[in-house]
Amino acid sequence: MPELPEVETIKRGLEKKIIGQKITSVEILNPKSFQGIEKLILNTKIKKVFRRAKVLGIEFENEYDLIFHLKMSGQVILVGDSKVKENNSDRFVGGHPTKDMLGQLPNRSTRIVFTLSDNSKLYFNDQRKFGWVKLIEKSKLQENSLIKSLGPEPLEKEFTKEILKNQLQKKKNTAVKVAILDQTVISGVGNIYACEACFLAKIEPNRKVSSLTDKDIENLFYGIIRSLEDGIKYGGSTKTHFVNADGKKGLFLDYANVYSREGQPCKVCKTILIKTKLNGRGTVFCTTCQI
DNA sequence: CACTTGACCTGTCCGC
DNA sequence: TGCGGACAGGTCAAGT
Repeated sequence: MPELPEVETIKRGLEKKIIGQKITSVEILNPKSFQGIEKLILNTKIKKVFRRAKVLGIEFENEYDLIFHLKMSGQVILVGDSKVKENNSDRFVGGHPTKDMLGQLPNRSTRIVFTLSDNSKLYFNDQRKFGWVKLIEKSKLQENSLIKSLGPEPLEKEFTKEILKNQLQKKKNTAVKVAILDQTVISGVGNIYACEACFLAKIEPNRKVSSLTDKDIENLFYGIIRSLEDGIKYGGSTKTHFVNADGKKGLFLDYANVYSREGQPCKVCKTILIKTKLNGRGTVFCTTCQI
């Protein structure tokens, strides 16, 4: 699932409710989803919630951080005390577990359950089990192999079109869409927003980076920022799994120009949008607007 | 070295 | 209705 806007949406939802609280217990339902020694953060105050690229982090008042990667199907959902009791009372119907549905937690994709000091529960769900939660020392965060190799954050003020141009120098022979998906070039852009950014920049996703003019790079710069900001504005993209910290779906795909709109007319020129594969990833674009 | 293809998993949807 | 194959917001490792 989650790209930068989805993780940012979860981060904003979580920080309103969990800062200052403590985790009183951790229930690990799928051992592969958790790495580290969970006891190290029990009963320690949560100081802040942060995001780096697609990684969500919870910082504690001691020397540890809990970091989450949601990969394709991860969810982080906070459920308040009263709702927890309600769910537990009708969790089973006729002796069989009810099928996955929002509000029914834990469910069959729940991998970890954190209980907080106000008795709310934080659920880490992950149907495909690609995601993970790691407990690490704060001082080791920057050395984490994923974090260490990340390129600049596109929504930070420091990110400029000159920086984008420099980053793209490393990938001259690569297709534009593949380059902006590369987390060492820019961090946080995933398949949905890469398609959208190419559309906004009017660049055919398969074009080689070396063919881009300065004007193209400027358009790409604004396309990336605009698509990510719109993603956040609409609470993220829900294709199938994504929900925010309150379990609600994101609405961005209702406003997307190309992603998941193959076979439908381009919103600008009415040409039927085409879907292809680039590096194994579904890629939708307009053959008229994007050249 | 740079780029592409599998693997990691589970679930759903589509065609035969 | 059943079965096989393709596909899904990401990242690694291995292969070419």
